[in-house]
Amino acid sequence: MLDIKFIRENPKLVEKKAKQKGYQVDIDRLLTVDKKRRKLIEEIDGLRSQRKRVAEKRDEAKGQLIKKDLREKEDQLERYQEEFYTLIRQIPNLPLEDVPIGKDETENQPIRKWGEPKKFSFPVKDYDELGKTLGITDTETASKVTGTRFGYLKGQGVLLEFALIRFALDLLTNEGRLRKIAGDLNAKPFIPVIPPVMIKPQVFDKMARLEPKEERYYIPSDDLYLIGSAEHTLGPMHMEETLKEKDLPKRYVGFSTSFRREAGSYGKDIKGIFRVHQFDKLEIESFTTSGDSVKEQDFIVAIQEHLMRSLEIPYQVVVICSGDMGGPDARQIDIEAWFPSQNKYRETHTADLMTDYQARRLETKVRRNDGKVEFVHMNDATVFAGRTLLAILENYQAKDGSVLVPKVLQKYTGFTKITS
RNA sequence: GGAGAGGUCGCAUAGUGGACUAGUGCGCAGACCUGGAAAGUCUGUAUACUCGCAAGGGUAUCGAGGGUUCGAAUCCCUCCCUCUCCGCCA
Repeated sequence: MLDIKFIRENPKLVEKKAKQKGYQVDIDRLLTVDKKRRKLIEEIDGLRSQRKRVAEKRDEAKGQLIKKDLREKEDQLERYQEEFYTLIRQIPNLPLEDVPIGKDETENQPIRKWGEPKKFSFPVKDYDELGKTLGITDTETASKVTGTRFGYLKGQGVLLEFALIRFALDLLTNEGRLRKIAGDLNAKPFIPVIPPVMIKPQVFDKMARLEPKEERYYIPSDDLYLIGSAEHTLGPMHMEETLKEKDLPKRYVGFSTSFRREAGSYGKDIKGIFRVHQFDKLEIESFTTSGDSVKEQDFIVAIQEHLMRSLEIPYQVVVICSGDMGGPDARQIDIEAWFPSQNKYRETHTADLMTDYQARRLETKVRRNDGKVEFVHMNDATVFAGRTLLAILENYQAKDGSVLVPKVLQKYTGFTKITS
C-alpha cells in the first residue's frame, strides 16, 4: 500500500507510474473519497467530544440525539473507508527511477552475462529426459498419485538438492565469507528459518500476496492458505513491531516448500518438474532502513551471482521492466540460468525490492537513531529453487548420460557423479 | 478434542458502569546532585487518524469485532490468542 499523503501530493506521478506498470487506477475517485472520509472523521470526532461532555452532565435527552446522529455518520464513514481501502490497495508500488519502462517481458533488460554456454559434442538431453533416465525425477507416478504438475524427486536427486541447500546456508550464515561479497555494506549473516507453510488470509493480504487468489491453494476447514513462497511467512515475522535501527538489517534465509496452482499457465512448460504445483525453495527476506534498501538488493543479487558462479552455471542478470514486475515491487532483478536443451536463459532467481509497500500494511516499523519512526524497507529473493537443480542436470550432463556434480557441492553430496 | 485460568501503556501489576484525563512499580530519556559513578530527587515517556502555517487542539486504541447505555477497561454476545491439566499424536 502507498502512503495516502504521498498520493495526495503527487496524484499525477502516481497515475503515470502505475500506468507504466500496466495498472489503470482511479486517482480522482480515490482523492474524492479521501476528502469525504476525512470530513466525516472530523464531524464524528466533534460529536464524540460532545457526547463526552453531555454524558458528564447526565443529559439523557441530548445524549439520545447525539447518539442517533453519530450512528448515521459512522455508517456513512464505514462505507467510505471500505471504498477508500479498496481503491488505495489497487495502486501498485511505484517503480524506481532506474527501472526500464516497458509493457511486458520482451522489454526486460539483460544487464550482464556470466559464463560461456558450454559446447556439447553430443546431442543434449533436457532436464526431464535426464531426470527420468537417471531415476531421480518421476512425474508419471506423481500424476497417478496426486495429479499433473507434481513430481517425485528421488535418490541422488534428493541428495543433490540438500547439498545445494547446505552449500547456500554455509555461505549465508558465515559473516567472513559474506564480507567479501558485501564490500562496504554490513555483512551481518542471515538467520536460517523454517517457516510455516500455511498463512492466515488477513496476513497474506497484508503481504499484498493473496491476490491473485486463483493462484493460491486454500484450506477451507481451517481458513488458511498454503504459501507460494517462504517470503509469505517470513515477511510478516515482524508485523506490528517497531524495530530498532541498531538491530537492522534483519536478515533471514528460509527453507520451505512452495505451493502454486499455476492457474493460466496450461500448456506452458509442461515437461517434467520445471513448473510444478509444489517445490522447495531457499528464500531470503531482509529488513532495512529506507536508505539502505537499494544497496541491500544489490548485495542480495551479488550473493545470488556468487552462488551461480560457484556452481559454474552460465547466467544472465535481467532488470525487469515496469510492465512485467510484480505489483508490490519497486525494482525487480531476475537471474536466468542457461538451459542448453532450450538454447536459452530461463528464470531461476528473482530479487524483489518492495520498499515500504508491504511494511505499511504489516505495520513493521523502525525507530531511527534520531528517534523518528518510519516504515522499514523489505527485500526478498530466491537463493535456490527446484529449478536450479534442473539447470545443474542440463549443464553438467556427460555423453554417457550421467551428470557430474558441481565441484563445490561434492563435499555435501559425497559423490561426484549421478548415474542411473 | 475435553476441563480450567487468563489477555490492561516497553515489562510487571491496580482497576467490576461516571473523578480512568487508565494509577503504581520497573525500564528508558533528560536535568539536578557527584571529582566520577551508584543511590537519591525532579521532569518526561505510546501509536494511529484528524484539524492547524505553527504553537497546539480533537478523536480513537485496555486481545479483536459486535451489542446494551446519556456514559463501557468494567455489563452482554461472537471470535482469536496464551497458559495449566487431561486425551490423541510425528
